Amino acid sequence: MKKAVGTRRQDSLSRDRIIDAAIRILDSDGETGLTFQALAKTLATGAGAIYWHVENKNDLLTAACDAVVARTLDAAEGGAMPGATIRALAVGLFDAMDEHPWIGSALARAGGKMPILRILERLGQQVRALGVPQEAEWTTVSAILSYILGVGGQNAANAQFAGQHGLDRSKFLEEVADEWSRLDPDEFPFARSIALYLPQHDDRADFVAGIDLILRGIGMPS
Amino acid sequence: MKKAVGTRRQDSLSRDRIIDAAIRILDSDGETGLTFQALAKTLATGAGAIYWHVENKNDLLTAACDAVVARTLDAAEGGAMPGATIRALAVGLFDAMDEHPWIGSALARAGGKMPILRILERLGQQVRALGVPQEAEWTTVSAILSYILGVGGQNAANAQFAGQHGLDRSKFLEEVADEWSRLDPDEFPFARSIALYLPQHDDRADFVAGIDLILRGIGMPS
DNA sequence: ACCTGAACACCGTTCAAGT
DNA sequence: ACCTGAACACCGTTCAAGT
Repeated sequence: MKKAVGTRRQDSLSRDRIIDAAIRILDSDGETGLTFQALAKTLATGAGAIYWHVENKNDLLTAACDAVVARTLDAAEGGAMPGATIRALAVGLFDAMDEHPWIGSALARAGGKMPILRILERLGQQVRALGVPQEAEWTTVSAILSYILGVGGQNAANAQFAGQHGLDRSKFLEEVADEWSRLDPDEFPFARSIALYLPQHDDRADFVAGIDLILRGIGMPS
Repeated sequence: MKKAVGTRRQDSLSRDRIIDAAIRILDSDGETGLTFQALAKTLATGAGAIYWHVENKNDLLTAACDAVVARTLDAAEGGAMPGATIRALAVGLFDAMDEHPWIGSALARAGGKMPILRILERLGQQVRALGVPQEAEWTTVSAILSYILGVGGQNAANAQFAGQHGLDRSKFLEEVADEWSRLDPDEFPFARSIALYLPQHDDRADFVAGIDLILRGIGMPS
């Protein structure tokens, strides 16, 4: 039977199909679940075939991260004001990193590569629209970016740890709070006192509060 | 010959000796250089022996990171004002992460463990001394912490990438700037315009500027 | 040009056996 | 209690051979 023109073979490999499969594995099994064997099996191919389309594992991880980041940034609703748009971008990224914790560590390893660059660009355009003086642009943008990456990294570490020990988020926080509350009161007064607050705190709200703190620092009323 | 009382056998293994050796390897050969084989060779012992003193590789990495962080925090000169002390702590950590880039990624993987906790505590005490309202304490401290961790993570990624490609810092930045300046002007106007500034920028000054931004956000004049 | 899958190199971790 | 070092399991990457 003759194939219709333009019909792609369903089973042909491509960079995009590999990246899609990688994302699915990362989402369901976490970072440790993504191996070339598992990926090859999912794609019904040999492990070596993947290397025709992808440089190495880091390249794959960065590409998978970039795909999700690009989608996320596109979906972020821009508010009327630049400040609101920055907040929307940040919150969009937070939610994405919360849903796919592996993004946090992928971003940390991505250096100046695409996913980072994409975020930087979007933030930069808004900071510029905000009317920040030119000398302060880079400082402002990289501060917001670093903050977002820092939160994402911690989030990834927590998710990883919780996953390894079969704890859900709230059990995990209780665990940490419990540990902190047993610290030496003379050496760790702050951590001890904050421990009580930990289990009931709202990560997302705290994250936004941090963004607002930075925006206030550049003179944006919040 | 009888050993003097209190003299420890020079060649006996201990957690501290293992951690010291690990730090030396990490500093000279980077994260990829630290293997249990290499460590065992340095310590003139078997790979398995290390497991008597250390849980696993992640534990070792976290412990090594904590040792350096503890030293760094102790060495940070407290200024007269809490704001100056926060700045000093942050800069101390920046310099440590610059000197030992592996700390950045170790911190990212450390979850709520000791090195993070130690930083949190010191920052927390200063934020408290600053007179930040109680409800804002956690937000403030975790914003500063996340920012520091974000910067450290990026720094580690850059160092890793540069090391892999045999570039020093300035060559690396030129490389990135060159890449960015060739981006599509319609899609990446901000990154392109900032590329010119990149090679001549001062990481450390930018880092401090970010800290000041956050401090200004909580109402601290800088 | 693209795919196959066995083989290689390497590494974290375990464990039976020693002292 | 602490150490030895061989063995195991696993994984990223390569490559000769296929289509």
